[in-house]
Amino acid sequence: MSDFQRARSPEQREARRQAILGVAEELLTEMPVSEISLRELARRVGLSKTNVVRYFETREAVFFALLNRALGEWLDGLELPAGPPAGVVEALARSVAGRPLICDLWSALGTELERNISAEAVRDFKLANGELQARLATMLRERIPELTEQSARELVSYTVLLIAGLWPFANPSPGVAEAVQDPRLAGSRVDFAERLGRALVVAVTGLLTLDSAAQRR
Amino acid sequence: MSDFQRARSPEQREARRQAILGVAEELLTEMPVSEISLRELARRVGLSKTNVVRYFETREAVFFALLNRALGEWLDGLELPAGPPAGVVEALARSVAGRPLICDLWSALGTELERNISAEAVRDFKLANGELQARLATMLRERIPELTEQSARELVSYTVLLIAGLWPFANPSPGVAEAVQDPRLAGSRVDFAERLGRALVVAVTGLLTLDSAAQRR
DNA sequence: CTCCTTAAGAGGCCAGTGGAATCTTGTTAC
DNA sequence: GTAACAAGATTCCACTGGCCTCTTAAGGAG
Repeated sequence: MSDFQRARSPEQREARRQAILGVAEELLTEMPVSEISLRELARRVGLSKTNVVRYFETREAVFFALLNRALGEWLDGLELPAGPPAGVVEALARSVAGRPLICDLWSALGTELERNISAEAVRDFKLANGELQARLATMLRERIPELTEQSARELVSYTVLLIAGLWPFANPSPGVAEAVQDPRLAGSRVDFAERLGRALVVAVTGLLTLDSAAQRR
Repeated sequence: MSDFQRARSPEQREARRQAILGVAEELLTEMPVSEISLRELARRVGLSKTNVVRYFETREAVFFALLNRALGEWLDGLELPAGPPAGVVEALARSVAGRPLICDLWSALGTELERNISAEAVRDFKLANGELQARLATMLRERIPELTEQSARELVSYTVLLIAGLWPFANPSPGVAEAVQDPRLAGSRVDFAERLGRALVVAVTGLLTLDSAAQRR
């Protein structure tokens, strides 16, 4: 643990918060978010449950904070290649697929996380998230100038939706993974990066086609 | 309840199963699947928990069975209009949006339901589900003959993915709904049928564009 | 250096969960 | 009428998130 027993100063409190987020991140590499209990999280941090809740109002709030942190870091390091639109969005898909933490948390957002949390916390998260999505839309328009601003935002929202829909099936629970071994279910086995890339190519193609059709009219 | 106290014959057992599914369906109109506990379900059926588990191996298995039943019924009654591809997929979106049960369960599939269930049950479900998706793909090709078989299947899978990704945000928990009242979050308020329809138009446009480009080559 | 305040920490408790094990008793076949 | 069987209820278990209560480390005042 740390060199202090009790966090009194704001810096020490922030250190505790970051320690909790760090452990949560570690646990997420071992199990899906739904299986991480407050008890286990607290045990690994070396605190009691009560004190984890002191720093984050609920279990869910921990994962919200973690997602925002991870998203920011990802976008900071994201570099999209120049080239045809398909190549750009495929690179985007590969990049986000390399961040399982983001995919896992994003797919759990609507169904698991956005319960049991105060309206204020949701508002803060969504505002920050909206800004991050806007950043991504801007980056996409730099590489795909034909995209209208509206279409770029739409493309970002499809990216999020597709991650949320696709990720759980690409990372099935053990029982499901066993079932999918059945040869008749070969089509259910999913390569996440590839499928996401393909879907985004379809989306960007559709958006560009619709945009240019609207322009001709 | 029924006119018998104990279900002895296969017919009576089937009647119990259907009664359980019926109550589950009723409960789903009142609350999301994540909030329906085995206790409450059993109480409303008029059985003890143990006996619900007798008929469905786990809580999750109830919802699996319900989804398959609802999907079959929906497809039986589904009529897609003739006309341009956009109109066809928009009709599809409106139709499925009119079945909140399907949307709710489909969006819970990967994250909540496909845990805690035997490999056999998953296999059965996925096989039946695959057939239902194939049926839908066939119906789409009848109305959009330009679609290749492969693209029709892809379009169906996008439909499922988009439902799963979009539905939770269109049906937020009370706390989230309150947060989204904030004027800065106006973009987060989602009209499900409309957004799904738009996304499917983008998808089908993209698929058709890519198909015809491949054909020209 | 001592004392006093304060809030970070721990522990126990509570109502809830899914479901296995065990016990009771309708129902039916003989 | 009775015995066997399985449909039902009861009880219990390990677990969850998190609130309430109590202890005590830490730091400032004198």
